[in-house]
Amino acid sequence: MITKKQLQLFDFIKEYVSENGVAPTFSEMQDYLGLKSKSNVHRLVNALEQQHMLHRTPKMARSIAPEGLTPPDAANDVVQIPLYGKIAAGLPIEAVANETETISVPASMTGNGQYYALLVEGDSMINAGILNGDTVIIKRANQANDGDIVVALIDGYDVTLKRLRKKATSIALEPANPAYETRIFTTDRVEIQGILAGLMRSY
Amino acid sequence: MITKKQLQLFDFIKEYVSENGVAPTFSEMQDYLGLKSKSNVHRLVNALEQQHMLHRTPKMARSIAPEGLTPPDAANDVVQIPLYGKIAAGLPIEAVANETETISVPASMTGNGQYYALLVEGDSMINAGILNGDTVIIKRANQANDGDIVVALIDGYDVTLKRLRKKATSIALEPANPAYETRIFTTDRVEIQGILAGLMRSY
DNA sequence: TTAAAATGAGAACAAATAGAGAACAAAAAA
DNA sequence: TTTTTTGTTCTCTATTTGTTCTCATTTTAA
Repeated sequence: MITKKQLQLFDFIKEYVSENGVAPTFSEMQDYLGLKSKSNVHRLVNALEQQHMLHRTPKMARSIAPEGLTPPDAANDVVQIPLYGKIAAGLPIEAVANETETISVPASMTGNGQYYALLVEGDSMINAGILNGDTVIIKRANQANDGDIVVALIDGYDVTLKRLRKKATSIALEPANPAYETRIFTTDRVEIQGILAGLMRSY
Repeated sequence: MITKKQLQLFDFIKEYVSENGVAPTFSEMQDYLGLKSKSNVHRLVNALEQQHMLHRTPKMARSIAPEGLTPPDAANDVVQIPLYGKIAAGLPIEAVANETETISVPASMTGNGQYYALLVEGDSMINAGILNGDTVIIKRANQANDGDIVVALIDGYDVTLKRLRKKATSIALEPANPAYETRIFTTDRVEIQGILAGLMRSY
């Protein structure tokens, strides 16, 4: 975390750059801080660099560049998608689709199409590396391929995250946990609501 | 359950952070509460941390970050952290720390301190829901608690992601896969380089 | 009211950060 | 080239900040 001295120096650098177009030298920073030595200026600059508050080229005079408040690529690298809550709620996704809560996910997890997020409840997919409490990123879709992990709505009521196994006239929803059983339904009872596209977990 | 004092301190911290950009020191909190000793400030902060009202880095000055408040130095809800490559490379993290590649992660996965990302190679942690190809978010740390999943450097050479088991005079690194064996080392051979803080996966 | 929990004071200690000074290296200027 | 500026690194010291005790006091809950 940033210290008071670091913040003081950072503010000075930002102001200096916007006034002079170039960054201050180490002795100018030393003077600003009222010091009689440059050694701690060096430490402070290194600390700021490690925290990505600025970057610089070693040994090059006046090479400090304060990081913009919002890195230009960071905003583009992220998308906001709705978070529809837990996946065991027993309601179709549409039923809760008017919720306004959203989360940020890295753009690399998404692509074309519509995405939403769900909180995983339970351990039925544990052997697929999907744990209780994980946030899964789902791509909205009505169809899926055999073997995909999908959000499925059963009988218009029960929502579940399972691996899809297509049979001739039926659909099997296969958990990734030997403690749970594969459930087999006739095709008309199961509606695909999305395909697993990503997963996020916080410890 | 939160107490009156805890809430009073929490509100002060929030206000201080939004005004000054950095968190208050323990003695500043002591002054605010009108105390003549810091000991109870420490207890209050610990209590707030245990209730996930805030988090902080031990022994680091001004490292308190109230939960649900935008960190002053971070963009809205995303942070850029360096991606140091695969975790089976056989080199200490520092050895590749000059790489410039970064990825965006939701700010909710990070907090105070420094974070970096690694790509998981192998299936040794499969029963912890960590699969080959996953991206793990690691908080830089030199110590960890028993049971934490950590990035450990063995003999200054071998980097691995395992669950930490502290023994009296040794350290056990425990995989989450019965096909792998727990390895036990003397304390001086193992250096903790970070604690698992998050995970991201794309399908 | 009594017991438990929370708070306050004080002190000693540990750790991180900061400051001074100096010697040196690298880059830029003369 | 030489000179000057700027940046780097080191040791030592000082200051700030955080941690951990014990014991007393107050508040809260049963």
